[in-house]
Amino acid sequence: MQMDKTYAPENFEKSIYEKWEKEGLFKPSGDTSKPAFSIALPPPNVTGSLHMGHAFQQTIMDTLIRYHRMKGDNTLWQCGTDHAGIATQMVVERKLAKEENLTRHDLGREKFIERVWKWKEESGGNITRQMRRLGDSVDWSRERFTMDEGMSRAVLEVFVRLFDEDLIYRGKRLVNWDPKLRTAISDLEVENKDVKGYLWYIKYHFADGVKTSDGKDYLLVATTRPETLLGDTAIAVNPADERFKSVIGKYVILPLVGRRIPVVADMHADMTTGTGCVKITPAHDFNDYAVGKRCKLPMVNILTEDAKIRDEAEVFNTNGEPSDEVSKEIPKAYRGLDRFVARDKMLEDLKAQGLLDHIEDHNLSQPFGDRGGVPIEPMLTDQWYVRASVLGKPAVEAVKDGRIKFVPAQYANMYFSWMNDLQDWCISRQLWWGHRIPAWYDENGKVYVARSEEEVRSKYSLGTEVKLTRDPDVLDTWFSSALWTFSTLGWPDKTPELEAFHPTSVLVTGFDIIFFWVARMIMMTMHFMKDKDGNPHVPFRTVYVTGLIRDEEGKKMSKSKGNVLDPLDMIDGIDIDTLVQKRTANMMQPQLAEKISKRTQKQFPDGITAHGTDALRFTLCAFASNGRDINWDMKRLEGYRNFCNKIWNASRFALMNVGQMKLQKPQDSALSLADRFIRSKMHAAIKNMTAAIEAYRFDQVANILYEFIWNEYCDWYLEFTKAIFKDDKLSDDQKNATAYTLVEVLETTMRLAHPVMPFLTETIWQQTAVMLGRMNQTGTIMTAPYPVQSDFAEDSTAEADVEFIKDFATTVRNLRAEMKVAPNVTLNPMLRGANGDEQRCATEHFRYLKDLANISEIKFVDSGDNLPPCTAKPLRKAEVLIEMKDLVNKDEEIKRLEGMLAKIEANIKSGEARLKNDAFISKAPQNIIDGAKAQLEVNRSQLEKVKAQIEEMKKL
RNA sequence: GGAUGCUUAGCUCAGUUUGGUUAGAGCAUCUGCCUUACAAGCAGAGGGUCAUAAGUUCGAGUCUUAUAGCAUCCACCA
Repeated sequence: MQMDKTYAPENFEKSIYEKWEKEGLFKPSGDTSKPAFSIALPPPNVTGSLHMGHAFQQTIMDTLIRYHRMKGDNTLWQCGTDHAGIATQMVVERKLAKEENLTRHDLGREKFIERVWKWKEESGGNITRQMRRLGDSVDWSRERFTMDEGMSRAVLEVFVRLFDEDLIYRGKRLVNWDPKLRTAISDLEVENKDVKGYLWYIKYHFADGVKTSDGKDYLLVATTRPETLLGDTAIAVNPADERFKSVIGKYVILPLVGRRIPVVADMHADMTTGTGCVKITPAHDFNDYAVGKRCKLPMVNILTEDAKIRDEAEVFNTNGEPSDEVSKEIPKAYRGLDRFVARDKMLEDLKAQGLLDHIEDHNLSQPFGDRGGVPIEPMLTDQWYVRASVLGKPAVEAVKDGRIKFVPAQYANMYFSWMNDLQDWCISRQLWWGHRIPAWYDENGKVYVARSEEEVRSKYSLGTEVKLTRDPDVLDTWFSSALWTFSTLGWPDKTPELEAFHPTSVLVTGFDIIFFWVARMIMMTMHFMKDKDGNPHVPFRTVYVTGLIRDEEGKKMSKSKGNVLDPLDMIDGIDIDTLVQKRTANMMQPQLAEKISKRTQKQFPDGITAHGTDALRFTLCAFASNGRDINWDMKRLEGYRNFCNKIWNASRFALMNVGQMKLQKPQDSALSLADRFIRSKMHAAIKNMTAAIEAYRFDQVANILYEFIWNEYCDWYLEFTKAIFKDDKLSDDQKNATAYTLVEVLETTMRLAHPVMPFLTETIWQQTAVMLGRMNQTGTIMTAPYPVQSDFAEDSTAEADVEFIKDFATTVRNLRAEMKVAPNVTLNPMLRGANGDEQRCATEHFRYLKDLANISEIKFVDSGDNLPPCTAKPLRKAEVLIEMKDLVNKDEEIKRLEGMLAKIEANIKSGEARLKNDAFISKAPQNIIDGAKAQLEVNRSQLEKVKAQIEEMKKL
């Protein structure tokens, strides 16, 4: 068996994955007598590519999946991609504009959708390629896409049923309108940004010669959005405001327009803010809309879909029906102007007419569309809504009573705070790419909802003479993703997969989509999925919430910052030129390219070297603590790549030493101290590992593996075995016992680590399993049993003995380093004042100490013995001495000892103080008191020794 | 305005639920080693008033309160 000298993951990772996939190992076992474990992958955008956040979450999912698969559970990882309505449509539109100088309208709806499908086919493989490279053991045979036939059927079914149950309705309401994308968006897609703006104070003169109580013939109104003045239908004052009581019910003249609008009383007007008078524009402001409803005001829409001033306003009564209550006329000067151009023009005109009283600076937070990036506009439009408040109640209950658990738990609060004030969910989008709404209108505008036009006609008894037109809108992307856990398993059909795998076990996702996705999934699933007793199914029992992965400086990774790291580049490496090119290609703001290029060159002068999938996955696990954001650190990745190399070389050692031997399962009696020690540590590692995975503490998972493999197995156990293998006095049985343990612990460790590091462990396991006769039928670690702690005996005696050996070796090494004795000089240390057990241990296990400390013998001496000049270091209550001869600088030695003395004295002082304290003695638990006493005793005995040593030095 | 989280070594972070001797890890730094598994390594070393203040307690990194700074979410903004 030949292994390369250095860990080279690129040599085996890809081929191993291909083999796994080809052999169908990612599919569920189908054994329904075993517990089921399932995860639905949050579907990434089909045309996108994976970023670090995906890699992070998928590593955690794959770790859980592989763990449960090895445990024998019937395990399914359901994967798929999302059509990502707006995002995908935008990408294709941009491409179209750039390459062919066309808009989607030039192509028409059908042709455009064809183009999107084509783009999906071209780029859709990107994500799945990346997932394969990450080692994700998803069941590819069940891969789904939110717009494929099955998913679309589920969407249709859900929409129609909700409509029939009056949980979906259509209505004219004020929505967040994105003028760039020309579609409605939901509240969640609005991002508020702080911007510097102004408050413009505008005079609205009274009609009919009215005056305020203090004699003014106008009301002064402050506004941040003067252009909406064209749609004003009232001025509101607070009913309790003495300043304006007398003018309530009177009229003012709308500046620039000349329309009469009433002064109304409404609580919305805050006496202490602004001038106390608020202009009311029900069609363009959410608060004003509410005021309009209360005061029965008409609504005047002045904007087009792309936020230009209309040629003629749309006027509705307070119920949203078309109306002639007020004039539709818009002053000629502003017609067709962009909203912000119109603003400037109007301010100019107001100023010219003396109606602009004054201007103040004002910081406001302005709503922007999260995709389009332009300020959104509240607009009065017809949209479809889900009655989220109704669906939300059981969804809140499920988290409250623990049917769904959030990890970390504090995210449940975030969930509650949003759910408790749930607004109806606007689900219609004026896009082309998505699930088209299954609603048809007759010529009178009456709406019919069914699964198809055919079904509409039969359901509502409409003859062929009735002309039906389908609603042009599509559904919010999140509508279909909300059905993900059950629609992917075949709903609305009753499939065996639904039966076996729903509810899913755990959802792993970022906190940023708790509202977008998690909450809506809970609502939809609980409404549609019921068990045989009619109790709602939750979509998943646990939500594991991850933090964001940020760059080294804690900044969010984004294309425009040019700090994005592609997980695949860390796996396979990338040269600097390609990296720069990648970071600066297709920029929305090309002017940033140069800066990004410079920064990238500085940060990665030689590009990024390959680290392999396992190292990346291990790093991601090590970072996964407590759902906090993570600042990415290349050094960590390097460190864990080195760890992979360490494992690699440990197995090389094992193979080189026992490769030729025929291994037999040893009798317990043949096990050496070293064997018993590492087996006991193995026991603990398995125990802790299992607990950590079950608790979703992947950072602990990583640390347990690291600590066990590097600090116990490699640093100590491997060194012990060297002594055993070369000891001629030991029998073949004894050597076999060590060889067997060496390989068995390695083999077990590979299984233990496999969920995190699938490739490296597979490679090494293949070899070790054969040696132990443990190769399973499928010939892969993937289906080997996960280790159980009972396979390895706990042995506290062995651990204690090894602890002493470690301490002894460390003490000698310490002395050696401090005295500057070269490592290749063999020493003859003395052990003074050791108790019987320590003497036994040192004698019995001298073979280990000999090599570890490079010594030829240990002489036991007593404090009364007359010794040559020595240097010494305390070891527990005893001390290790080394004859000084010519190897020491006396003054330095005294200095070292005095330093030690000071430390010990301080410890004694604080220990004594504690034990003198009556309160401590009477109140602290006995074991703490005993511990303190024992420690004090050790310190005192060490103090004596060090003092004596100093005296001795001084005599020289 | 409401809420949450964070502040521990030069850097990145564990440890706080359940208080207990001298607070840990990786990286970085320093010293010595190419010792036949591994220089992507080995053996050692230095480095922390646990953000600040007060309190509870025999005892506080850990519990309470206040303050400061950072971050995030929600709401509002005439």
